[in-house]
Amino acid sequence: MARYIPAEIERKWQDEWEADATFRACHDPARPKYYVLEMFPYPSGRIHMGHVRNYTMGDVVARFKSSCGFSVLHPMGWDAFGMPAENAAMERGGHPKDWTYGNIADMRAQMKPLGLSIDWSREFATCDPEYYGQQQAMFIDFLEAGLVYRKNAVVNWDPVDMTVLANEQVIEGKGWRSGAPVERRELTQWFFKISDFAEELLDALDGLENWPEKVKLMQRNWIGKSRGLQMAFGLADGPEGFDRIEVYTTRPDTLMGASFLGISPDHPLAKALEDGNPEVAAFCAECRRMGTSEEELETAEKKGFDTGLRVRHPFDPEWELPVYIANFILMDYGTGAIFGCPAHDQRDLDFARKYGLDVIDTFVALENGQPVGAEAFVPPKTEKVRWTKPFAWDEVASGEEAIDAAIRHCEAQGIGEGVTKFRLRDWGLSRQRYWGCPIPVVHCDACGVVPEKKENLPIELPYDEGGKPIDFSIPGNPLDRHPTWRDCACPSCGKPAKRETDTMDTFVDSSWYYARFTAPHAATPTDRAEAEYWMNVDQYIGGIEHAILHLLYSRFFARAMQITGHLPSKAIEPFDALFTQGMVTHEIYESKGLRKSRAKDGSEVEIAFDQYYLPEDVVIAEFGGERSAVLRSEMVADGLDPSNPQHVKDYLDVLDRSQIKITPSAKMSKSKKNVVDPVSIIESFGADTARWFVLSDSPPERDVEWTSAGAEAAHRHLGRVWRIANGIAEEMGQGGGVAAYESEGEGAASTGGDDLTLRRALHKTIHDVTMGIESFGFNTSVAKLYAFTNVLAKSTASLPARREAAMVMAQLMAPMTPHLAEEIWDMLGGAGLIARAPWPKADPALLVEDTVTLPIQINGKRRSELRVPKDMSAEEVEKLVLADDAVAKALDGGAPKKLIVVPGRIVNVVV
RNA sequence: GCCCGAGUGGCGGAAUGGUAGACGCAGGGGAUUCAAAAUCCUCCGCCGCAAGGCGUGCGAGUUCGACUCUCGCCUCGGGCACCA
Repeated sequence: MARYIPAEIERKWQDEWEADATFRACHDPARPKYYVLEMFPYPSGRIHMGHVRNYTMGDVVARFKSSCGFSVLHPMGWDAFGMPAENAAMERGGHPKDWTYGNIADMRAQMKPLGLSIDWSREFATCDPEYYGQQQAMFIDFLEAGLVYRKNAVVNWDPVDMTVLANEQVIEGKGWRSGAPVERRELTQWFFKISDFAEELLDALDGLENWPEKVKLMQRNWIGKSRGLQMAFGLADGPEGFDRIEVYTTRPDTLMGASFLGISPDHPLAKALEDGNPEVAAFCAECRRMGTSEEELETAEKKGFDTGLRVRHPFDPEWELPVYIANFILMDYGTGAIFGCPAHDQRDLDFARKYGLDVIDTFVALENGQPVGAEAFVPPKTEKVRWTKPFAWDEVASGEEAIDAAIRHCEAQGIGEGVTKFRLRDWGLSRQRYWGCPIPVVHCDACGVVPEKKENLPIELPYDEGGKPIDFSIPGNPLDRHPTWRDCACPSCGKPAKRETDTMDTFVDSSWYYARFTAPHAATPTDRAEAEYWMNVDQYIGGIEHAILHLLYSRFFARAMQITGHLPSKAIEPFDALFTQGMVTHEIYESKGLRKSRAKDGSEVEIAFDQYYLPEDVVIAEFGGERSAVLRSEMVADGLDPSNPQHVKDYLDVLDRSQIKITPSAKMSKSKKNVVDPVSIIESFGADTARWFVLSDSPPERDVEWTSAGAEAAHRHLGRVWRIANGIAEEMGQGGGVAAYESEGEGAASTGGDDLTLRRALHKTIHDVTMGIESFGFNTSVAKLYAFTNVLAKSTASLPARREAAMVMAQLMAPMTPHLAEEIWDMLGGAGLIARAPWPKADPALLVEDTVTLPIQINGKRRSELRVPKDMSAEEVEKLVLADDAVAKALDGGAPKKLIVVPGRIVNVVV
């Protein structure tokens, strides 16, 4: 008996698609286009289930839209610059370029068997000089358009390795390799002027109707538009040149509750005080011994240093406030100085309690308003409160009203100015690293900073150094110590000059790749006609972790590219629709143990360790509802067969079952070894099973848990579908083969009885599956296909009706399990490739039911039901309801208090 | 710490404010088989013999009716500007 053999089927159809160039994107003005893009991968060398899920979702959309008549662009590339390549070179030797391209080749080879409808002719990697050369050209255009500038910014500095560290390389305030406490250090760096676009980037979010609300909200908060008051506090006894401190506040209404002034350790005044005061210097140095991440600053213990300086309150010259240097105040937000109002800000309150400062209430709750105790009183700004110290508004007013009045009052008094500020900072793109796109400028003693000539692009990364491979074991940036690469002629005056040795943040690479895919080998960054046809990305799919930075930077880049003529204005928002998919998770197998190690004094010690095991290395068995895991290798060593459930049970009976702990699912990660290799899944079950599984069960936006039972079930189901189709094909063979059915045409299935029942179910399925795909409800589409398979398997309809049903079902499955779908289409005599067949349409006449089951609720609980014609009037329904046994019993002779009839839906009797 | 999500049977989940638990997994029972695998049929939220009662993280509220809307909590996850 023939059976479903994915390995044969999948290879065969992938070859057919290749020969047919089915997925080659065609610039066809006669057809509407559809651009599907998944966030491109970092070439780590191995694909993981998260990739499979991401690309399968995109593939479903791409294949579906193609069937619907669109000219589809579905490309793939590699986000290939970044730290891991350099880290690998440091740890294992070799060159980042070789490592990266090797990984790309490996990953492409792992990805191809998935049968994705990708136009591989457009593939590129961001580390291709062809790509980053165009990026350099754009950088020069941006520079000329005033979108790039240089300024000082702080970095994490490892004083031992003498190198800049990424935030993730700072662990508990120490460098990951050297273990030395990290310092903040200022460097001159390149910045994109994204803050100029803050307002525009914020406003344009409203137009992104097909983006998730949560992503838009995160971006809104990130951009952080605020209206506040900028004002100055007069400084009585400041050092030379400091007679006032500029403060920005979003709560000018709480000015009367001010009890201290705080300035950033990086504030010019703090720096001036450092010079003459070792204590100040020590405190500031301590503050600088922290990483640069906001998270670290915010979670660190709040500390302040009383400078001894006093400022005068603007409303009362007699009222003096102390000036503190505080470690939680950021220099790059606002003016780097704040006034603290402890009563209405928790952080300020904690600070005030710690340093014994006043807590002055400026307002209390309307109802039983109490003075502030351990918790700051911070009601929503829209809530009315009772003011104890209003200075320009009524005693009862909301925070919002008070803020507006306070700003007007201060402006009128000449105390300050109402200003709008954004939290969004300019995008620092300089990286002091090798494996990135070189910034194409030259530093000339005579001419200053000069952009490289475009004809000299790309400025390629040097592969060797003085004829020898670059040594990555030395910390720091190899470009910085590479004389022949670094030394060059000034593009302007021709005198000896030095190249910029900073490379670009990898976010730059990923901020325009979507545009490059429209013309991947053009001699300019984009090709106008191609961009005009293909942009925008109609559906972008990726992880929620990119909700802010990558997506915001891409939106900025689209604007900058439009200004510099590289994108049409319609592409100002490059992604029409966004979908953020969840992760793939797996449970964790972990055992605690002891390991021998060497202590500092050289003696041998035993330390506890966590050992993790790969899912493929353990066998799971269940005892009375409790699941236990055992190592495969241990069973084999004891002469037992891990595939025999009885052996596993027997083995576990004599074993301490707590040896391997099964801990709940988490994102698949190498360190926890809770990973399932897509390659081995494809080898044992086939790509269609992997694809079907990642689409089923969980809604796409949520995490999906990989379970071997789930994968087996998916595989079983596909085998069942194959068998049903094969059975129909065999029946057809007995009845004269495909030709006999072709000639009979569509009328072959009869229009009544079992055939009609099957067709009704089929058309309902067409409708539901289509809706599911269109709304990213792939899991419900899968469920509807399961249900229809059950119907078809049990159907006693005529052979032509069942053939039609199986073929349409194959079409509905084609976006998800394309190989199996082609195979079924072929065995049932479908014409051409299913990938090129038009999407089936549901016949509305077959979707309507003439009678419905109306549930009857009594007091909101379902108690009975009624079978009535779909369009029966409410009055008639009421009569039937009152005659119902359950209703009569509940009414007990009385009349209902209320009777709600929702026609065609439900009835509720209130008694 | 700040910002954003998510919580439904033993498990993954379904459900335009209208029958909570579709579909799948696991589990029980049966058929087929010398036997097993595979396959097919069937049962399956919890408590209860039953009648019935209870059930969508917890606590309130709106509504004839709430998984769905509002408010307050709890737990878990994502982001926090040099991981990509």
